[in-house]
Amino acid sequence: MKLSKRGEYALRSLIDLGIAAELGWPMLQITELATKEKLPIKFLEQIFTQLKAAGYVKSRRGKFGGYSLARPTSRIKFGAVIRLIEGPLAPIRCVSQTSYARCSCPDEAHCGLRMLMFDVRNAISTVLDRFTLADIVGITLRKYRRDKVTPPFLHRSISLSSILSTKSKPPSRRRA
Amino acid sequence: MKLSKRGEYALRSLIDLGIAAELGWPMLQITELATKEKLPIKFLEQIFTQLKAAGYVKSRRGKFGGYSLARPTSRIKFGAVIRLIEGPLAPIRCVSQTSYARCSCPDEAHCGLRMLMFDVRNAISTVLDRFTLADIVGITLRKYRRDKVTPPFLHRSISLSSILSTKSKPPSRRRA
DNA sequence: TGTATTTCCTACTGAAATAGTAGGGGGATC
DNA sequence: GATCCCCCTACTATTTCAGTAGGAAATACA
Repeated sequence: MKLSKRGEYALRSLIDLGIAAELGWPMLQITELATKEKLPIKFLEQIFTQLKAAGYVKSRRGKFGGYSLARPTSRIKFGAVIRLIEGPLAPIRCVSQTSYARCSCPDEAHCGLRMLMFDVRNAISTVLDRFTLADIVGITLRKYRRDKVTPPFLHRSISLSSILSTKSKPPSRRRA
Repeated sequence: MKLSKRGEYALRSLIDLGIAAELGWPMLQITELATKEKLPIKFLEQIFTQLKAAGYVKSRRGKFGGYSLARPTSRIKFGAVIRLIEGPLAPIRCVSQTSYARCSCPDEAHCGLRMLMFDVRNAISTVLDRFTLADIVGITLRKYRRDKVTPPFLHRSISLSSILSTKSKPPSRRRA
């Protein structure tokens, strides 16, 4: 029932990207993401090529390049991202909706384990296939505002007041 | 979110043991279990030493020995068994109730990923910490009876009628 | 045109987990 | 004493995990 580091990093980064976008800063660099969350840069790079290939993010190369979300946050479901990175949600393949495979037991219709795991799969899916990136970004931002905390990875460039007021544009992309 | 073979075999075997016990046949041999479910014998042996050490089954050695459940089926929860074999239910340690560990993110209280995984953990736990072996055994037996199917691993020694009538004693342990 | 920056692409690697095998010890039963 | 079956230790092949390493190609700017 474990989430791999690869999956963890992917989700963390997408959430960060979502938060940044919501605050009017749609593009972030791998290095920024990696520094903020203390992740290995080269590993994150690999993960992003996968996310890009699957159409979750788009990129711009060269100076002042970076990654941004390729779709609205409300259309990115966690279930789909996790399936991409980790494979099926189901604990065993014979209860997977998206990639069913027969298992070893002789009689699926009367398999107790299968009944149990069917419920587990549905329980997981109920959470992960319902929540979108928009949901989590929204909740996180509300929490930040309520507790008057600055989203960490924006420290260097956005003032506290600009975050606490609703959705002000950050300064131009070119740094001081 | 995967269940390992080790976990799968453990659960299958416990369920079989529960069904057999419910039908008045409390003790089964590794070889019987392995044959029925087509599992590697030596591997199953290892799994049972673990189950025994944790107090889920007890054993008798020598001829006509075998394994039987060490507690009533109603007091064996799937969550606990899976935690034994696979480790914590939670996808990431920072949302585990039974073996919490801090994760890399700087601010747990505002971590979006953590909120999401917290829900996933609870969803899984709601299923696995609620259902007992008795539940699954009961459901399975009702299905067997309704569909008039003989529980597979009892073919060789119990007649259909003895199963369909409520809880008749099987013949003495000594085979023909 | 040249330099710095950043994504893109391929290949490699050390460590751990997974799914078993192999071989024999020793108690129980007949 | 033969057989059956649990018990125990050690070993192994394969795959997955979690990265490293090194450079090519694109972009911005001077």
